Amino acid sequence: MEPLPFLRALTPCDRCAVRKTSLCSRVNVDLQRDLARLSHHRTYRLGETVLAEMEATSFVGIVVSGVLRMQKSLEDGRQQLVGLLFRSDFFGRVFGGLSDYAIEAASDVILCCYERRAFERLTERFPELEHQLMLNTLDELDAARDWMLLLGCQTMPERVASFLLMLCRRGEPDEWVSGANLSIHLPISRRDMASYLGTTGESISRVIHEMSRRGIIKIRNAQDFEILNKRQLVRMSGRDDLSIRPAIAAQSSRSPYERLAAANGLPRSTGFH
Amino acid sequence: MEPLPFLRALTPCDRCAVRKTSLCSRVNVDLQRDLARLSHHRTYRLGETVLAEMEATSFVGIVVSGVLRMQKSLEDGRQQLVGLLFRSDFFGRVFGGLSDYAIEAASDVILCCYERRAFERLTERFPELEHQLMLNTLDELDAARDWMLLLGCQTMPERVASFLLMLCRRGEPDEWVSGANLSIHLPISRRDMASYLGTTGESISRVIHEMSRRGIIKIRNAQDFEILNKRQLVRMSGRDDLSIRPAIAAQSSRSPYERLAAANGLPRSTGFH
DNA sequence: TGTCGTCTTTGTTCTGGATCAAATTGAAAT
DNA sequence: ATTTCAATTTGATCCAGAACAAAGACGACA
Repeated sequence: MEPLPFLRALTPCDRCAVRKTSLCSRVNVDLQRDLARLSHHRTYRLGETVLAEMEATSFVGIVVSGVLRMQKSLEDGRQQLVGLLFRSDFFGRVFGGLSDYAIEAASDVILCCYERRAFERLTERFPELEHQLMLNTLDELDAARDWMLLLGCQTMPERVASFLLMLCRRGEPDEWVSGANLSIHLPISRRDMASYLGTTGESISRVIHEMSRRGIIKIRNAQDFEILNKRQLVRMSGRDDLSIRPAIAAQSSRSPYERLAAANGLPRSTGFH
Repeated sequence: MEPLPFLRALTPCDRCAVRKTSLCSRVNVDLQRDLARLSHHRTYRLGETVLAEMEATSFVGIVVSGVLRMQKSLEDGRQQLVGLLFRSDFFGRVFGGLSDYAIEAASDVILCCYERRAFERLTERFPELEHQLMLNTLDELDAARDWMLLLGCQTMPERVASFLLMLCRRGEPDEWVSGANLSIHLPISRRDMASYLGTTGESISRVIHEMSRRGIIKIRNAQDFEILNKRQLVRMSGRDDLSIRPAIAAQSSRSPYERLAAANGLPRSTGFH
């Protein structure tokens, strides 16, 4: 039950763009007020570092607009993008301090931030805040493992298709119509996309143009596409339709091992077919 | 075996093999008693499925002995191992029910289990239990992202070296002496190891024998090795020594981007050098 | 409008590992 | 011990995609 407006001070949060979907709105009003009091906005330009690798995390928060990338690097310069954060996503390593990946602005971004220690103290007073964080962390863990499957055993066409479908689900919702044709806006550079998919910009370019040649997508420009044949894109991704996860999945009667046995002697595949 | 009636106050947990290191012992005594009351043991043979992919998670728990593997599979039979669970590790998907990976016994295992819903109700009554789960989940998330780096941009020799070092840290502690020579027991098959590293059994075999040829390890038999030159193994892994994470890392003065620039024009590498 | 610098595309070559194949080891069952 | 069957090793070939190279495309700025 929402209290009448004149009974409490209006916080900036009441008009926040990500109010309806972010973690901070899924807790009770008292806690929301405390969070509002603690919050402050920060803005970063494309490419700026929000939190460096192995730096003590001084603040955490929510993405209000733009895209953050989480990335790890090896001494010799190789990099791996380990996650993208879109509007209303929570960022920052709580409980433990040291983040073992860098958080950088993949576009111009606005962030709603909380001083980390203060935020953690709040979770102690309000278990429901920690619970929301927990649900969030579990989702991220599922997503990370899903990406391990992609990096560990999928081909480039499968990876690119999966990535495009992921953008459909997670990208700016006002950017796509839910009709037959879906528009996709790439919020990141080819280099970032390549790093996320464990490949190179050149390979991505080739796959995307091959998709276009086959009429699966239409290339408007280097970062805007239109999905012409979603069914085929899903098929190319080598997954069940990622956007449709039934609440209760049908139980498969065959174990993974039996399925593996059934797949013995599969012909080689180019990924396109 | 059933405890004698007059010993009921003493829980089986008091003599549990993983008592000192597992999540359930890091909470207060009241909660420990409730947990003990809820717990029951289950045993599985090598290869048996504990929880199938996309099956509703009916129970969660702790590994008492043996190794569990978490793995995902694609329709055509390709598989990716997304994690290994050793003694005292927590397993099972809480809050959400559907696990999107299978949990299988990678060896004979003994598990200490809690009915999932009952366990979740306990976290509502005891926030500190949820907090311990949270810390655990965050660690797993860090580990998953670390593995994404490995799968996304490391060579086979690097992956195998990283894996062996990981076993040093997480494998059975009584299996290795902390002297100059370290013994490693592979608790899983080549197939599992290959799946974890995103490669094939053949490639693993070649890398391991090349390591042996170079005097980095000694092969006692197919699943028992001895590390003869840990420094070189660490170097081969392409990482900082994974087993020594300083509480506060030295802050790197160079950003990943600068380092990338510095690494331009690197010569190709076989991984061995 | 041109010029610079960056990002992307397209073309070519090369190689790390996958795949295919066969031999070897090893453990369980008879 | 001997047969079976599976797991591992070793050998030979092949190819998806990396690396290298060079040519557009595009935006920023004067």
